[in-house]
Amino acid sequence: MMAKTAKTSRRRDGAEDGAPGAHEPSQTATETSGGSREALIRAAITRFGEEGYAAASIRAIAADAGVNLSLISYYFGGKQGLYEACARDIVDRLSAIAGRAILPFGGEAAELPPADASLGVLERALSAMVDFLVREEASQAVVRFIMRELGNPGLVVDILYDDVMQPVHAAACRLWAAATGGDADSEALKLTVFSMIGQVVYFRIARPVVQRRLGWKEMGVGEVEAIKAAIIANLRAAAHVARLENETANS
Amino acid sequence: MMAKTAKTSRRRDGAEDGAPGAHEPSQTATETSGGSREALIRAAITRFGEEGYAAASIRAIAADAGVNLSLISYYFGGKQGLYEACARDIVDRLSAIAGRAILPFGGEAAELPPADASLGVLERALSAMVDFLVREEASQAVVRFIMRELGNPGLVVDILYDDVMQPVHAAACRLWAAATGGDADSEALKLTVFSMIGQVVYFRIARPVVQRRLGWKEMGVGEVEAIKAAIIANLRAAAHVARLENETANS
DNA sequence: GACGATTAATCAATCGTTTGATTAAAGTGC
DNA sequence: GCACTTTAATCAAACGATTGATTAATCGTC
Repeated sequence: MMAKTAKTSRRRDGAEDGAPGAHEPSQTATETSGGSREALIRAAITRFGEEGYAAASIRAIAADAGVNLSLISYYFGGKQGLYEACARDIVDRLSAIAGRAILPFGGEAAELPPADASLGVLERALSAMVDFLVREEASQAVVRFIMRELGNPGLVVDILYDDVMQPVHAAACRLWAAATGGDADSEALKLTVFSMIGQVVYFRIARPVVQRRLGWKEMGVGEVEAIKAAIIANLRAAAHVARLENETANS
Repeated sequence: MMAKTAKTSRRRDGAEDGAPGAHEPSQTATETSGGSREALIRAAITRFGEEGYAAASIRAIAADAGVNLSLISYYFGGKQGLYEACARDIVDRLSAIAGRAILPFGGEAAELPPADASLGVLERALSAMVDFLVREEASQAVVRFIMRELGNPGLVVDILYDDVMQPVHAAACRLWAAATGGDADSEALKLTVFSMIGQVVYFRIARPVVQRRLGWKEMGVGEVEAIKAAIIANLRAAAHVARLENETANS
């Protein structure tokens, strides 16, 4: 999917690039209209996330949104444009979440907290990630949307990386360095931080497997807390060992 | 996808269930034929894995396999049947790999090695997982095939769980328990083992992100070794802490 | 009445499936 | 051993359904 863009490139108006041929109605206030644009994006994220790009039909999306089929071409120039609008919407929302979750504490300009407090910030960040990824049912479509994109590297992954993943991971590395006395730019430290994030992501992907293995009929508060406990225990163990190693190395 | 089976169920021969309407030619030796069946499955795993069920067209699969379109209906009863045959093939292969990789050491009937040796077995198993998932290019389609299935729980996930995931995870839990002195059936231990596996899986999923963040142009031997080192360090740290906790608790 | 928003109707292309014919090999009766 | 039937394997062609896209007309509002 997303292989070729504008296969025939026949447009009725000489629109410039960006959103080719898409009528962008009153970019300031979409209050006037019935919100068809937003309804389409919301329905499309769900459909694209659950079924994938090819399997999701624009007829089903339009039906879910309660609008006419042609409005997809009208607002987004076609299925491809709608998909890209969904990606932009997701990136914006995730970027906003990250901007107020971890960047204030470990961001580029942020003043790093003392060692023990840094570990606390990381623990709370991981905990919030588990809540969002594993618990919240609404995140499922978004997560699967992103997961699929990661498999097809392209413009969406580029933006997602630059606006969300890179800043968040860099902030987590700085916090980890502050907590363990390591070098935030070292390869080993970056990989360790990736490992910690990876544990959380895995519990979303393999959720059905985990539930079956643990005999969990649902993923309620208690179950999510158990997952958090396991992940945070690993975080503390790894940080503890890393701190010991850095102390002996610096003496 | 995979919603309804045999929507109309009109068949020319009164075939029983299982592979509905599919002619299973001489189950003993397919040597006689040109191997069209196997070629189709091989091509289909790649297409289904890379593009997903809906996006992969049976015309493209048949072209890749170098056989006629109709042979899909002939051998598998249709696209759905071909997909299920792919799933069965993947499960069989993975089951065979697991059967000789970890089950001999931590399986139900296996005699568990002593504590320190158990940790070594786990380390080698994780290392092998990284080699297969992260390094080997051929595993990409298989991994994505499974990942997609996990999102659509169904018969395939059931078989995959019973034949591969459950036995492997249970064996890893027994080895972990032997290494740390914990209870192999406890909820916390199971989650910890899942976390360790999750790290490996994540490095496959987020591979493009990891490569970009680390500035890696390729995923060669050196890069994979760095990933292994990070994961095994986490394994040892978690095991070390767990062992300490179990020792103090049993005194 | 001008214009943005929305609609029904229609288009060509592609989808998975089915059909009928063809080939080659394996039986089968005499 | 030869003529005939049967069966498995393969193919090209076509079918109906669905897809994304487009057109022209209609609605609603300022």
